[in-house]
Amino acid sequence: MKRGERRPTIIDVAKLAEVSKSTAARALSGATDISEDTRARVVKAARAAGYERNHLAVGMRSGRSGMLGLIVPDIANPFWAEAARGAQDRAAEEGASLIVFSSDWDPEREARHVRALRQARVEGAVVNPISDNADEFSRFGLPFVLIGSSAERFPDHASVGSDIAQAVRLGLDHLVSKGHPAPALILGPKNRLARARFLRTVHEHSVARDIDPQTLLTEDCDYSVEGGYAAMQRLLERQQIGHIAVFAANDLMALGAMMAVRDAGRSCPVDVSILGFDGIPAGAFSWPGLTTIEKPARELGYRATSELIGEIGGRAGIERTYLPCRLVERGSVADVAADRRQAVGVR
Amino acid sequence: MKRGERRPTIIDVAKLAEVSKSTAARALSGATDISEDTRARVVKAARAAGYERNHLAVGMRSGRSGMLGLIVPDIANPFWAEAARGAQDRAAEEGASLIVFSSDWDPEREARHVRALRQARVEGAVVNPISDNADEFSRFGLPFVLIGSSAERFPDHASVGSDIAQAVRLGLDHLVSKGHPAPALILGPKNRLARARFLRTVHEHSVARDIDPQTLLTEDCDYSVEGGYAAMQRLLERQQIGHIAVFAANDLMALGAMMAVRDAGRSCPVDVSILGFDGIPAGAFSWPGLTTIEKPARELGYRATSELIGEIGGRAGIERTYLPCRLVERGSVADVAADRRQAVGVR
DNA sequence: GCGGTTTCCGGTAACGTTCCCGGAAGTTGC
DNA sequence: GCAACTTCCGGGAACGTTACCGGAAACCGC
Repeated sequence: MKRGERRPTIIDVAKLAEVSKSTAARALSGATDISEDTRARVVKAARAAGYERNHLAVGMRSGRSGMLGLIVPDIANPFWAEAARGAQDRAAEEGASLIVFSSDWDPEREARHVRALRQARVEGAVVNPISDNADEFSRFGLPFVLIGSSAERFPDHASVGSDIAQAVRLGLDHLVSKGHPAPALILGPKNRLARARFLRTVHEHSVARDIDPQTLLTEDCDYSVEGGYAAMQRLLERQQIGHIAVFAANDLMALGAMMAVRDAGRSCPVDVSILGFDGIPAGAFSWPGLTTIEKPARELGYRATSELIGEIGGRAGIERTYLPCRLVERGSVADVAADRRQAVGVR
Repeated sequence: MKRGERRPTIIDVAKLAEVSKSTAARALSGATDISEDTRARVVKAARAAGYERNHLAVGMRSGRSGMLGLIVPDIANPFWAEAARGAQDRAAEEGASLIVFSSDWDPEREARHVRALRQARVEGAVVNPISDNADEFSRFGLPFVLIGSSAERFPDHASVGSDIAQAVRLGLDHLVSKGHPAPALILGPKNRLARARFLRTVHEHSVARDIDPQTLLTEDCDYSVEGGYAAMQRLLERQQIGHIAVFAANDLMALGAMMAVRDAGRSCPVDVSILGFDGIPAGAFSWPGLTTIEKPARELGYRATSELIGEIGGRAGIERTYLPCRLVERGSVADVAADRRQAVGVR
């Protein structure tokens, strides 16, 4: 078919097959009320005409557009790209198309994208919400599923996130097993909910092991490499002797911390152990490789979309899912316990 | 608006504003043929009713769906995620929605996605084509722009790629200026077009500097970290003395090579200099940081979408754009020239 | 005050599809 | 051989919007 030529409609197909358009529609949509040879004739005619069903018209008539929406902070961010991939895979299974937007952590852009999705008549959306007020979303008027760590702000909606509590426990257990019972913490910004949950879980875990949470060193920063770098500098300042173990709340800060250690003339993992959180690909290429807790980003996107499809299909009741994370050992955490065992002659 | 409630149409707005639906449509679509106070009344009514234009209906009637398509090999790949972001930004400027698909380097999946885009009645698409035969695309029936390095296969279509020749020159000039006039090359698979162009440009540049291209060591591999690792092992085997300079055809292979050097007990950049090609984020976190040629991924997506929008708008004539790349110096290339200058007492 | 122009608005027909309804055959049961 | 039922198909309406056309005012110049 050339550019600009009129695309064949179901009426063209009907004429070619010498049936009415109702019959043609029945044949093409897999309905039952039709004889086998008529269907074959229509299908053949459709192929001959190069017919392709117009989804806009289908959407208008049936109210089902066959499109889903996805709003993430930044599609160029590896974590969200991976989540988008999961969402895409699930949508493709359903034969749906996915419209993707990046909000850039800007509530105003987010609102624009929500409006665009509504106007495009998507059947639902997976969203990592930026806006603090649920207003824009409660007025969403169509099913949506939250993805990521902001589910608390919208208590009456389905959500899929990673199990932060389990992840923190996993990390602390690993640190303890390597001989670091009381790691320093590099945390995210004070106003983020994820920070509070992270800190709370660390505290709970410490108490369970008879460690006073108040003795843990903490540094706040802003989830960036530069932030982690500065935080680590401050930590090195505060504790100048002995091995330091650090649990960073994301991988970028962990990598920044690693650079700070190196620039200070110290060594990771000899002088400083670093444990990250996220599982971004870059962690595999640092030296030493970054030991980290990996969030199942793709699975997150996949499951959130599954949940969304279920809701669109009319399944009642909202579900809150928290997926488990995985420890990836690479080399940035020293086994001080082993050294100690060797030193005292234990085995 | 609650879930399940009927969405207000332009007719509801018209009733509320006590005008005909034609008038309401005129008021809302910014046409001229309407008085100012009528328009104001309609706009107010629309806001009161919570009206949002149904893009499906608009698309049906006007033939313009307001949607664009994007097909990349893998949205989870950082390079393509970045390109997707550029495309998204340009689309958003136009008020268009972007449907994103991943082809997974699979022609059959690609064909399915193309069909889905056609059925969704996108107005055009940006595609990094996998399929070798132009068939599926020549039958595309709507404007599309190629993105990436496969433009040669479709000589009569608009395309936006990076300027490989300029990039290779940039890299070689850098290596030469640091005292590496004849680097070893780690290349991609033999059947890829990009490989041939890369090699050809290196040869031209060498000849221009009186170097016999045949003397350059080359290793083939498959664009992966593991491939780069193995290729570097072979290079270390082949040349056991002196400083080795390596120009890898992508960053993943370069990072693999760096790991091989370390595992062999040698040092980058002391014993081996490595120059990458792509500019992926992970290169910033390796140790040493990877010096590389950065492709303008986001700009690629942005420009390709611009070109597409132009074509949709009816601009005649196809354009082939090659964007320049940028050298990012980090620390994986040693300045042997400086050492030599010092050694002979020059300054 | 009258023809001509401008301004503004309403009615109607499309766009391509699906759904509902009714009717024409063919089939079955007795 | 007739009623009841099944199978299959066509006609028409509807989804929400915009484009086109025609007409009613209002305005202008003389």
